[in-house]
Amino acid sequence: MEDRIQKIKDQMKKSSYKLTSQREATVRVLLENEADHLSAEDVYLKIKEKSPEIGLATVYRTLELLTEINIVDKISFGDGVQRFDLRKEGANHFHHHLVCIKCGSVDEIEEDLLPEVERKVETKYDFQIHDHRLTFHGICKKCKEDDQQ
Amino acid sequence: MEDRIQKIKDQMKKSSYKLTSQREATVRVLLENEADHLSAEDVYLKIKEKSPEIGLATVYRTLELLTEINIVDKISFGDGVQRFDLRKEGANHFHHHLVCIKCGSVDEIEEDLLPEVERKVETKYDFQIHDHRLTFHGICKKCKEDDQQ
DNA sequence: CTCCCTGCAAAGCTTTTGCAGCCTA
DNA sequence: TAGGCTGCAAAAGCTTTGCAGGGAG
Repeated sequence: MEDRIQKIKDQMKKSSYKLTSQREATVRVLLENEADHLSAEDVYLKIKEKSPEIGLATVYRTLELLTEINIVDKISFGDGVQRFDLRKEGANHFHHHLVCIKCGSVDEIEEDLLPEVERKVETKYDFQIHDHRLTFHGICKKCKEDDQQ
Repeated sequence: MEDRIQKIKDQMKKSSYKLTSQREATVRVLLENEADHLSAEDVYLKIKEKSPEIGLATVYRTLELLTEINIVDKISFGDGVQRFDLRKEGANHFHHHLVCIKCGSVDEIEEDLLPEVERKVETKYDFQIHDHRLTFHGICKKCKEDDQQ
């Protein structure tokens, strides 16, 4: 935990951003809720529990900044809210998502399923891929089991 | 063109929605701009050229309705605006997108690149896939060529 | 001392909703 | 004539911006 924070701090410093307490608090909330896909407001509320004086605008600005230096990825699941996802340590691609259309849960697939597909796209469509967004919509394991009862 | 409109009309009728002139105008704009990825406002402005009395709210309601009966797919490329894409005739999946991070252009890949990946996800993660969203971010052919000069 | 950063409030956008009137079946 | 549909305007989010104050280097 602490070493991941340290790495992120280093990366921010390298990009010549200051390591303010508000920014560190934001990073901590993201780390503590890595499995979730928090919106800016979610992050704001969680930070507020410990640091009530923080402003929502600062959270937005920090998340934007973290996106810019590739520490988090922005994603939207179509509910009109941007969500922020920590990039996995050492990951060189944005992980995939499974969105359940029944219960709304969002799971992650960290394994990169796309290298072959990407090779194909790069040659066939002459497009140099930097990143991807892959989301499956369907019925999750739990809802499938509930249905069968 | 006319026969595709007819098919869409049939589908709306089948879902017991009325075929008002405003709805037909919306469908026509989508068909005439199939290569683009229009936002609700884009559609609204294009309809207004021919039918100035239409309201923006109606456009939103119509697009929502068309999404519901699977005539269009909603997608967001992260600029905070929902865009609407006609589902290709006979397509049983939502086509993929190539978003250029330099010029902002959005191209489509109609070929379904994911069947193998989906089979893997369904068995390995026990998730029943209904649909997908796949977008690649990178440098398009044109920008790549421009760079090399 | 300078410049970056922050909090607050206001503004900006996109999208949704309430409502009265209209049209059609 | 009942119900769905529409236009307008207002409301409701989410996100960004302006600004003055504050703090770190």
